[in-house]
Amino acid sequence: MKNDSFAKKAYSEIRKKILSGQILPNTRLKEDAWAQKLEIGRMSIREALTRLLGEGLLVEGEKGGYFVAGLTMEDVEEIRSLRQILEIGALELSVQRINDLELSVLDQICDDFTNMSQQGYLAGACEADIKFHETLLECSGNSKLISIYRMSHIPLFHAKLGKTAIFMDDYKETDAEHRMIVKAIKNKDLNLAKKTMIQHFKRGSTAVLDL
Amino acid sequence: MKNDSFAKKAYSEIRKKILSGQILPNTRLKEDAWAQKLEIGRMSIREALTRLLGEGLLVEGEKGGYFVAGLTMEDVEEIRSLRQILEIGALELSVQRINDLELSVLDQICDDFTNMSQQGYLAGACEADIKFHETLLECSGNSKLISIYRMSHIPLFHAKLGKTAIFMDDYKETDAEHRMIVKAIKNKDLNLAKKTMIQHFKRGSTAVLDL
DNA sequence: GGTTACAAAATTACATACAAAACGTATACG
DNA sequence: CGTATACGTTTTGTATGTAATTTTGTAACC
Repeated sequence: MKNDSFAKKAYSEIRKKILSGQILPNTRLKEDAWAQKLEIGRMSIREALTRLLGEGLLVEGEKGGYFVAGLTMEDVEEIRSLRQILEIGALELSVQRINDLELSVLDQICDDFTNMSQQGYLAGACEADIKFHETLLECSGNSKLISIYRMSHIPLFHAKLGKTAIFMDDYKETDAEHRMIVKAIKNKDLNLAKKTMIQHFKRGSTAVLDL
Repeated sequence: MKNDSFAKKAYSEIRKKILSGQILPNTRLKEDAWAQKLEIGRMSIREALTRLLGEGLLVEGEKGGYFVAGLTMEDVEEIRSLRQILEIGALELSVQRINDLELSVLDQICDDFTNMSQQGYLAGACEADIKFHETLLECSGNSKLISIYRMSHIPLFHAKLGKTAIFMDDYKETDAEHRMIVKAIKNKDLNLAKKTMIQHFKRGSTAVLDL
């Protein structure tokens, strides 16, 4: 962690800040400013930014310069649709190979979600929600699927959703659906799992429309 | 296209060469060598390489340096599985919104495939195959889905498959399946389209195993 | 013959320097 | 008053230099 190159440190630092919403979408990232901020040379910053450009977390301005990628309404809807495809796909793989350990992890996340949302820890519950879906992806055993999921700006999507109060309006249904999905996987009831997941996304969809 | 920066030109040049298989997987890309080759400074090359690193087309060596990402057998199987998820998902979206123009494009690609494979143009037929699947993705109308598809090393996957003679062993079945899928979409018969697509992938799977 | 030690070459990581382009602003002019 | 333009500032794009690291070649040694 310490013997990383400057460029890598800058890369992970800036990346973290973007994904955690500390740098807002469409913000311009100036090489020199960050160089001074992180006390390293401009070229290392440039390298970090170029790499993030490749990842799609940044975009280039018309006349040069790097900007944090933002999500339009269209993007949000497309990502929702994509998430559904990926997560349903993951379900199909998961029911065939999931083990008890993984199931208990999912159960634990459901419990965490319940506890935090009941106690009003909104951000915490949101994190648990994200973790639930990511864990489900991991249970598919397909590492490409996971990395695709991560590269789909889905983190940005969550960051955007997480900021909406709507998210918690129906946390009880969210909770119930999560548990229903886990139960269906336990019983190898693929159809029920898929049906519940689709319903889960459908609700999310209407919530997004209210943004 | 002409007034792009040197770094961008290097980026697209190297990218093209990797995707078209002109640079083999696991090859080390040396800054200086490329700088001389393209007659531009090392920093521009470095920028291009860093961006490709972000895209996942390159990976870093343990002790620095950039290498063309290779595909292990495991990768190939994971990508196949991922492709199936993405393309089945695309089918669901496509049947609902596809128009006559798009259908005729698909028909044309099927014809191209038939002609080229009958005349022994192996590489051409392979290209048509790739185009068929990409076009199908595009018909989903979800641009994120398409970019995900492109970012999944699926081009590398094709490059690897394209090199195998096996690919053409059963081109008649491939052709028939393509046409069946288009027909099913035309009739809004989602189930048939999915079933055929799954079968299509299943065949591909056994072919890969023989590599 | 094979292994180790060590020097030489190659390569990368980073900083600096400078040119070019974009941006902002004040001033001249209609 | 508005617009154009000239000029200084900011920011990016590219090249080059240098130190540190890695790789390679080679010769001595067991």
